[in-house]
Amino acid sequence: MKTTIANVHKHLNETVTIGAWLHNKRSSGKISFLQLRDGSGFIQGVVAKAAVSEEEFELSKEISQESSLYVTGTVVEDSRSPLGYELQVTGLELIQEAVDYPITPKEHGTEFLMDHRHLWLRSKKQHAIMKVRNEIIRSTYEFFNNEGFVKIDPPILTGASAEGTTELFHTKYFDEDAYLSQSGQLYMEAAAMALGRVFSFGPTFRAEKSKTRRHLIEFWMIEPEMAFMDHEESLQMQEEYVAFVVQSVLKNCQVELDTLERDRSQLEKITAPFPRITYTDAIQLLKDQGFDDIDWGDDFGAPHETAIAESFDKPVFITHFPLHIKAFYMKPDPDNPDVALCADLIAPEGYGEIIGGSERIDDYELMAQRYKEHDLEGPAYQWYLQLRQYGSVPHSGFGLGLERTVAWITGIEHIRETIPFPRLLNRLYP
RNA sequence: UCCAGCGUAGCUCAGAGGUAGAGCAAUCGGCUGUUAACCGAUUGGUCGCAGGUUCGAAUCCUGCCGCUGGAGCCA
Repeated sequence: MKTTIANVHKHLNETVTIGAWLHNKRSSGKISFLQLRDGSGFIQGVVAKAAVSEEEFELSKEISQESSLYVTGTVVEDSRSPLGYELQVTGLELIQEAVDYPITPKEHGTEFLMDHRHLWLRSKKQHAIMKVRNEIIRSTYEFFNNEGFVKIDPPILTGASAEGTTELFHTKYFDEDAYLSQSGQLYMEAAAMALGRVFSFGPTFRAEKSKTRRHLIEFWMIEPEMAFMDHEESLQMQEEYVAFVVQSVLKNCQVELDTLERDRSQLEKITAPFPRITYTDAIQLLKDQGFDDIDWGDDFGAPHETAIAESFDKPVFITHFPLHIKAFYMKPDPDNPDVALCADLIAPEGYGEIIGGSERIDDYELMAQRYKEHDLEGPAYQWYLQLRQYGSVPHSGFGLGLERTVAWITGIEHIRETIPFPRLLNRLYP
């Protein structure tokens, strides 16, 4: 019967057929070892000359990397296999012979692999990263569903920017100007006033000329927005959410974490609550560590963020940033109007900011004043101002960058491997 | 945009004024427990592009193009 590699454990000592690609092979005169993959996992097929026809044994020795085939064999336990099982092959049927597959089992450079991203995804490490990414997405939906959130999809084509701080991709919308969304947040605030607790999951676009291991031009964000929630309650939701995702990956992606050689003890520590430090204390911490290139009122650079993160072994919230370096919609702290009720969550091990969030301004007069200060007047934002006019309530929200989170949890060096087809400063192919 | 480094075989790299090299891949052969298998043989080149210096340039110089790492910007 036909099955998948992920399900062979249900067919111990039975004969099964698997549709697969040849990942690699080793052969000697009378026995061949086929490393097979079918998308669900990897398994070794052992072809003994005596167990198959002469034609099939010849095929097992000659078959090329990434050729597709149907493999029939008996599932047996084997302690030498990472999966715990291997296939004693009794039949081989070639579907298509792959000629000169470019990605060999040896080393390759970054540019070459990126040019062959459509094929690179087949390799073991990339396969593992995509499985972890999927588990992060799956557990995100599980967490927010459990907390009574409704998934809401904000538009990708917008008439104006949410924050005005970043470079947008411009396009034509018939006779009007339009921009690709850099954040769904303003729309999510409208949705929260309709449905209470909402979250979005979708792509965002930033035309920044950033060229670092932490930046993508197109990246995916998870943006929850919660009515009747203040800043402190939002922080609790954030730490519980992130801890839930990490623990879900630990539980459901053990083979993948092993493939990625991820140090699990680093992830096992990730439980709520997370440490918090105010912006003002973080500046002092940096000065105590010898940084003399930053003063109160400056935003953090990458080395600053990393230094703060390394002072903790869990993700750390940096709270209460100066109002003027943050977005116009953030609510000032009633106890100190120079700072905002906001927080960035910095991942450990130098992976940088993974969440930015705040309580939002709910007072109509103050929001109207911010509009003037930030020169945001005009029809594009009228609807957003109206949210403060008709039953305004305290509310908070945050945005989590999926790819940075995947990079942190998988422990990989560069964000370009966390998304199937990365859009980078100089890359739109494949 | 700025700083630094790199462009040589399909891939990863060595060669630093004097005959273009290795490992892997590919092709042929050998091997019954391999784990990036191993062993033997064969094939494979516009040395990124353009100009210059020199008897002679992959090698030195200039410009351009491309890539990588970092900074800034940003999440």
